[in-house]
Amino acid sequence: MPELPDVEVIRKYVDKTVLHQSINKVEVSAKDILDGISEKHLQSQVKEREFESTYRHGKHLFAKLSGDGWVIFHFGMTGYFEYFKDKEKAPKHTRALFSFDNCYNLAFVLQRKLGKITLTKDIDIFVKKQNLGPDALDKNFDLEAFKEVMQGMKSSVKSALMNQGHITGIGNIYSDEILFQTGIHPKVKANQLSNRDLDRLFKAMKEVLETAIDSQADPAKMPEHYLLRHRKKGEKCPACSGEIAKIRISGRSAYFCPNCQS
DNA sequence: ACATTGACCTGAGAGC
DNA sequence: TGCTCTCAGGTCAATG
Repeated sequence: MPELPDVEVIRKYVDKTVLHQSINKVEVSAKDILDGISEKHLQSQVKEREFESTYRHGKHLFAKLSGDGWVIFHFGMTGYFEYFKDKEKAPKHTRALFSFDNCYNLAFVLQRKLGKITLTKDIDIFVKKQNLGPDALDKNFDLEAFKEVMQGMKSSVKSALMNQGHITGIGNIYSDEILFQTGIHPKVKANQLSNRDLDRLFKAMKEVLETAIDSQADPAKMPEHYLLRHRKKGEKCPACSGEIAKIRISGRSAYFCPNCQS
């Protein structure tokens, strides 16, 4: 789930549920999801504070605490939030639970424990420390910057799009979608793309991510011509009705249409 | 320095 | 039904 569009949808969910409510406590049931902080420290930082606002950089979600600092959430491959009242009804795989004075709770749910919670005083410092590139939807990340990044990479274009150190936010699903919409084969080397390809790739990157957000990151709500709705081996390509193929690139499954993407 | 692989977790779904 | 095997939207350390 949690690539850039999914995290943006989660961010909006947080905005309309838990902002400006006093945090009663946080309980962490899987300590290994805490990244470099102790449960005690997290507790002391959030107790009797509020989440004031949110910010997203790539796949990371930042929740600003009243007073000072940010709580950072990373959702791994399976993470999401659920806001609910009855504590007995906490979702399975709840790894951390924030309780608020209004008797509601926010569950940080991870089936696989690949997500993280940590703290930072400053987003820029965190982004730098993690070696994260610019957010894929950042207005300042323009065509020129995009071309420079892609021309400097010898890996496949799919791996290049997923490399968080150069562009942050795109994962396995959306890299496939962006390449499908551009008609580029995922194994083509990034630094061998033509100028025209790069123009189209950049445009598709922004469009696909924005469209996905507008669709609440729900494939069923996305345009019919999106690969996401047919991302399965043997399914029919929405453009040419040929068969969707599956190959392995850098250890990940890549779905594409051999006919449309050459 | 860069790119690719394996390990990390847990469960769902496929195949027998 | 039950067992085993493979795979899953991410990242990091180790390897080439």
